[in-house]
This record gives sequence, structure tokens and C-alpha cells, in this order.
Amino acid sequence: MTNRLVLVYISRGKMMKTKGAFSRLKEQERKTRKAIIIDAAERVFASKPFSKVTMRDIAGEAGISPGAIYRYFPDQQTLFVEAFLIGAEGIAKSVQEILSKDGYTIDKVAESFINYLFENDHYFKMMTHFILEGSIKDSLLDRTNAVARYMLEQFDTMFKKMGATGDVRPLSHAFFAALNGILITFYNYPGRGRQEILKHMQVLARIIASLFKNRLSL
Amino acid sequence: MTNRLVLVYISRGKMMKTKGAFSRLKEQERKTRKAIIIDAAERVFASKPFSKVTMRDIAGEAGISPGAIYRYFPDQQTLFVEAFLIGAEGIAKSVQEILSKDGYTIDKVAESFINYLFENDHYFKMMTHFILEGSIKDSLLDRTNAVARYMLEQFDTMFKKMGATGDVRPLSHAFFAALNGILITFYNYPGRGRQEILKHMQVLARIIASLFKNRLSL
Amino acid sequence: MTNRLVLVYISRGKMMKTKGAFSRLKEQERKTRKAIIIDAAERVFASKPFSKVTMRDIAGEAGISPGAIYRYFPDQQTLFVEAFLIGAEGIAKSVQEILSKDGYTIDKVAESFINYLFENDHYFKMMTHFILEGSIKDSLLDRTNAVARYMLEQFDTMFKKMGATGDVRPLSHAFFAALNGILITFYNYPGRGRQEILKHMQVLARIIASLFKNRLSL
Amino acid sequence: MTNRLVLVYISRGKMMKTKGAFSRLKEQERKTRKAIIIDAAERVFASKPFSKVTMRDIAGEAGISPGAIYRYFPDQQTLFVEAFLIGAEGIAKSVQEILSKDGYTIDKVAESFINYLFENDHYFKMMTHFILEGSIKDSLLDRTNAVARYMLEQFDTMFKKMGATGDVRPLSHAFFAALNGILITFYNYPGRGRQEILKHMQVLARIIASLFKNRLSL
DNA sequence: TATGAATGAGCCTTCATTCAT
DNA sequence: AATGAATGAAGGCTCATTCAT
Repeated sequence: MTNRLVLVYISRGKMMKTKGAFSRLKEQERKTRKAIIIDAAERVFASKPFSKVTMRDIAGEAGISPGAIYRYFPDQQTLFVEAFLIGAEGIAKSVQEILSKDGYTIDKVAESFINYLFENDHYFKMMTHFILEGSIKDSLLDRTNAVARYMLEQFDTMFKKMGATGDVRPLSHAFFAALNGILITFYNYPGRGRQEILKHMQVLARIIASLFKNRLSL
Repeated sequence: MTNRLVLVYISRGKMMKTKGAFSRLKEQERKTRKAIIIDAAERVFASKPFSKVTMRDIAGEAGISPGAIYRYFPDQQTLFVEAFLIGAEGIAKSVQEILSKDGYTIDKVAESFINYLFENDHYFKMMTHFILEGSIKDSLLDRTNAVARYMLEQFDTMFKKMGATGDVRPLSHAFFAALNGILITFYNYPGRGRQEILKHMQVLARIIASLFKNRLSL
Repeated sequence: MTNRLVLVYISRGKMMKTKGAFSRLKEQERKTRKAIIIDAAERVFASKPFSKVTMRDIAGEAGISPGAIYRYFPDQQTLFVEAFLIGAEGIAKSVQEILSKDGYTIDKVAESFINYLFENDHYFKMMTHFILEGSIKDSLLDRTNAVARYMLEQFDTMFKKMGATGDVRPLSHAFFAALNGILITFYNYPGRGRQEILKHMQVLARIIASLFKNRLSL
Repeated sequence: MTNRLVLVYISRGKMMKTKGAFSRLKEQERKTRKAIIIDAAERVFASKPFSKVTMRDIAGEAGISPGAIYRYFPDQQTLFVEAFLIGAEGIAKSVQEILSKDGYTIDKVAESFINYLFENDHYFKMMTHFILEGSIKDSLLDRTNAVARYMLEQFDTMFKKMGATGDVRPLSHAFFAALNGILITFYNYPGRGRQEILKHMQVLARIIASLFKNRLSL
């Protein structure tokens, strides 16, 4: 207890001297709180169908009051989209990790893309949700596009390394779309368990990957 | 008096004979009304985000009262799914038409699949919606599965005609998934007009189709 | 067809001559149809909680259309009350039957009252419903009162035969009320089966009956 | 500065100590609000037939919005049952008060039971309603049964003090049922004013009470 | 007369958002 | 800043009653 209090004291002392540092701290704290809320949101998204998630659920999971959320996010959509962006960045990062290793293959990339999104349902659910909903504010649209572009650029790099020439963007688009399609189409494969479904998706992902490989090795 | 009874008898006889026709008419009328409602629903689906469509909207569009819908559909989900099934049958038919022609190619099949679903947004939106929502009544699930299976069987046939051997079902799955993925992923391609987007999708569909062609001609 | 017209002609001829007989016939037919509807209503009342019974249910059970009911009953309440009255008359009759036999005892009367109302739930449910609802039209109130009075008069007779002197009406009221109370209070005795409940009610009815017997033999 | 910090520390200490008190306050406030809503519900129940009472009515009477009720009661049935239980506890208490006095008589008990329930119509209406409706949630059923059992136990005690031997429970059941029956059967006694009706019920209650007294003094 | 489709008011319930504390 | 009670619009659905056929 005492230590914590001292800390507060120190930071107050700092405030007077270095306002910039303080507001940086504040800004930092603000980000941390936003992250806490988004984390909570993700946990809720993972636990129930998208359309059943309420602000109260998220507040409860985050351990704060519903009203408090609105200090950090102007409305529900913004929170949802930001949560989605965080997740999307996770996907991009996981793809990048694969691609940064030597000797990666398109099979591995496809597989880890599927694995990551299958384990993190909610990102993929949210992505689909926003596509369907269609009415994202422009400011948010920019950020989502940036993430998409980033991911596509990585696929571009991959295809180039695989020997593709000319404009590889369409290939990246097709690859990205096909993997998304696998996830969406078989997400609720009737009468199959989760592990079975994942396995099936991996089979399909390998087929898709091999098709691209064939093409580039011709 | 006797005569009267005979007559009654006769008219009853008539009634029995024409009852079939009569109830067939009624049945027909009922179907027509269901179709009117489904048409209205489709128009509404096309006009706003899926999750914002209400029974009142549809009733208004159909020019009837909200309560009237419930004489034809037991609940909202059933109406939505039936609307989806009508559309899905449309897709299946359009695929079948292509496949029934002699010189069809996988390119043409892919293209018409994309075209049909692009022109009929709501079917594909609904498909995605149901996948995301996850909890469909079993009775309805059976019917949706039947349609999916039917479409996949057609792709099976196509791949066999293309010379594929062994179990072609995974190929059909991958093909189906990839096309779905194109539609979903680029449906809201930012900053592009509708026609541009369709064109882009067709490019991607052709890429996918060509990948499968390559593979089978190896 | 011709014959039919002849018949109409005949009946028209009749009409002119014996208007009384014809309208009596019509009146009769009308009563029959009302009875059919009321029978159907009783069957429905017996099959589900009172508050869940709809006009459509009754129409369906009667084999007619919902609209047709309104030719015979001006509104739902009237139908319900009339159905109740028919039932109440049944109770009165069943009490009377017991009382018309020589050597009946108050025990037997109590028991058959309970039995009859237990087997015919719906009358008793409806009775309670109307008491609770409280807003019966005066015209109907008169008839329900008449039935109640009739039943009470029979109990009066019984008590007189048992040797009661003076104003026996309060005794009849208390007896009637106590039996009703048994039915209502234990109708949903938790965790007991139907037969068990009936048995318990009969035990209680015998207790009540014996109390009255004691009093009068003092 | 230090002092201030100490203060903060102290206030934290206080917070921890008083947290119990704080949440007790909150809990208290919650109960108060529930009571306000239940009070409003009772007023509405008294003003119109039971089946016509809506959540909006109650919200309006309580001076809050419809949605607010659902922060205190999960659904309509729970609100209704809790209102009933409050009343039932009132009855039990009023019976207990009589029984805790030395020279009580069964007449007095019967009379105060009738008085209390007559003055608090809605409890008895609700009791009857739930019995008729039949389908109460198990969780609520337990609580209603507990109250009923409690009241019956008190009657048991009374009968034992009156000298009854053996299993007195059937006597309690019969007594309880008979009093209920009086209330229900004569609640709408046609053409009588409220006071007249109450008087009549009291006459009948005394008759019932005297019957039990006779029996036990034999 | 009978039909049964249609009406439309009204019910219970939910939930993003606001605001007094 | 945080709380969380309250709002109030809106949604899905039901059903007595009406009315064109």
C-alpha cells in the first residue's frame, strides 16, 4: 500500500515538471484501459453468437460499468471495429511470422492462416459481420483497409518469392479470398465436431495452396 | 324429399370430386402468397443491412399487416431461411443450366456462380448470416444442407467430366469455398463501383477456375 | 339442381303457412350448432390452461371457421360463459341425482361433487376464472346466479332432511364454499399425481362432510 | 503531501471496512425499489382484472419506464409471484399474531384470515390465478410451497393446542381449504356491497370454525 | 351462412445510450 | 472518471374480431 502511494506522489511531482511526460502517461493509461475493454470484448465474442453480444456483457467481462465504456469508445460500432482491428493485426502478425522464416511454403502459410482464424473465431466472425453490415464509418474503414493491404502485401511478397512475375496482387487476392471462403463455408459444417471441421479446413487449405503452387511451377 | 336427398348426395359427390381441385387451388394460392412475402423480404434485404430487417419492414413492403406474415411462416427465422432457400435453388439452377450445356468450362461455371450471387446479394448475405448466427432450427437445417449438397454434387459431376479421378468431393468443397470467399471478401471493396467490383470478382474467379483446370490437366 | 330449387320452393311454401314451426326448427338448429361449439370449447378447455384457449382453437375443434363462431356468440366472453353455464347445470344435475336417491348421505354428496368437478376440470377452472375476472355482463350474471341458487337450494333440502332447523342457507353456503375450496386449494398439489390428488380431496371432503354431520346430530 | 497520501490510505482502509456497509446500503436500496414496484403492482392488481394487468401498467403506476422493471425482476411471472409471496407472508404473519396470543380461538383465527385476504384481494386473486395457470417455474414454486407449508404448520399447532391428536395435517388442510373457498365463492356475491359481503364471509367463517371446534370437543 | 385471410392493437422483453450521483 | 439505474424506442409475436368472397 505504502509503495503504491509513494508512486502516486512521485508522479504528481513529475506532473509539475514535465507535463509532456504526464500526458504521455495518461495517454498510455487510456490505451491500456481501451485494451482491457477490447480484451474483454474478444472474450465475449468468443463465447456467444455475434448478434447476442451486448455492451453490458462486455462491461461485465471487463469489470467495469456499461457507462464507462463510453469514455473510451463513442459507440458500440467503434468498439467492435477496434476490437476487430486488433484481431486483424494479430492475423497479419501471425502471417508475417511464418513469412519471416526461411524455407516457409505456401502450404504452411495457408495452414497457419486457417489455424489462427479458426482458433480466434471472433475475428473472423467480426470480419464477416462488418462486410455484411456494410456501414462502417469512413475513418474506421481506412484502418481496416490498411490492415487488409498490409496482409495482401505479405502475400504479394510470398508469391514473388515463389517466382511469380508481373502483377501478383490478383493472386494474393484470390489466395486470401479462397482461405476466407474455406473458413466461412465450413464454419458450421453440420454434424461435425470442432476438431473434425478444422481438419477438413486444413485439407481444403492444402488443396488451395497446392493449386497455387502448381500454377507457379509451370 | 327423396329427390332432395339424392341431390344432396350428388352435390356431395361433386364436392368430393372437386375437392381435390379446390384445395389444389387453395394450396396454389397459399404458395403464391408465400412467394409475395418472400419477394418483399428480398427487396427489403437488398435495401438495408441484414440485421436491421424487421418483420414490420417486410409486411410493409408486401403491403400487408405484420400479423398476416405469421399465417404463412411460423416465425422470422423460417421466413428468412425459406427466402434463402428460394435463392439457393436459383443458384443451383443457374449452375445446373451451365452444366447441362455441352461445351461448358469451369470458367463459365465460376463466372455464372459469381454473377448470379452478385446480382442476388441477399442470398449470399443470408447464407453468411446463417453461418455466423449458427443456431438454425434442425428442420430448416436439413433443407439448407440439402441444397448445399445438391450444389456440391453438381460440382462433383463437373470435376469428373474434367477428368478428375478418385474422391472429387474435396475439390468441389474447395471450389465452392473459394468462390464464396471471393464474394464475401470483395463485396465491399472500398472505393470501387458495383461494376468494377463485379469485374474484379470475375477476374479472381477466372484465376481460381484456371488453377483447378491446371491441376486436372497435369 | 332443379330438385334443389323445388325443395326450396317447398320450404318457402311451408314458411308461408307455418311460420311458427319453421322458425322453431331454425331455432332448434341454431341451438344445436351452439351446443356443438360449446362442446368443442369444453374439450379445448380440458386440454390446456384456460388462458391459452383461443377462438381459433375452439373453431378448429368444432370443425368450423373462426368467423362462424360469431354467428352464434357475439363475443368470446359470451361463449365462455355459456359454456360454463352448461357445465354448471351438469354439476347441479349430478348433485340432484344423488339427492333424489333415498338414503343418500352428506358424505356421498360431498364426494360426488368433488368427483364430478375434478373429472370436469374445466367447469371449475372457468368458474374460478369468472369469479376472478369479475366483469361478467349483467345478463349473463343472472343466469349464473340462477344456477348457483338452484344448487344451493338442493343443499338446503339436504340439510333440512338431515334435521337442520331455521335458516339453513348459511349452512349450504359454507358447505358449498368448503368443497370449492378443496378443489381450488389442492388442484395443483405439488409433486402429486392426479389420482393421488383426487384421493386427498376425497379425504378432505369426507372431513368436511363429517363436520356438518356432527353439528346436525348434536 | 504525505498527509494527503495518508488520508487516501485511510480512506481506502475505510472503504474496505465500510464496503460491507456500502453494499448493504445498495442491497437495501435495491430491496426498496423492488418493494416500490411490487406496491405499484398491487395497486394495479386491485384496479382491474388480473389477466388485464400489463407490465406497462405497473411501470406507469410505479412512475418508471417499462424496461426498468426488468432490472429488478427477470420476467413478468417472477414479479407477479414475488408480489404474491409478499402478500402470503403478510397472511402468515397475521395468522401467527393471532396464534401467539394466549386466549386465541379458532373463530378469531378464521376471522382474521378472512379479513386479511378480503382487504388484500389481489393476493388471493393471485393465488387462485397461479393455481389455475398451473405452470409456475420450479424455482418460484418452491417458495410458494414454503409459504403454504408454513401456514399449514401454524394451523397444525392450533389444532394440537385445541386437543386434536394423531395426524392433524388433514384437519389443517380442510380448514385452510374451507376458508379459501369462502373467499373465492363469495367474492363476487351479486348485488351485495363490499361490507355486506365481508360480513357474510365472516358468518360463514364462524360456521366453519364452530364445526371444527365441535369436532374437537367431542 | 360460412369462410378464413387480414387486421392492428397490444403484449413482453431487450439494449444502446444517457445522466444524476 | 466511474457508476449503474433509467430510458424509451423497437422488435417479434399473438389473437379477438371483421369482412370480402
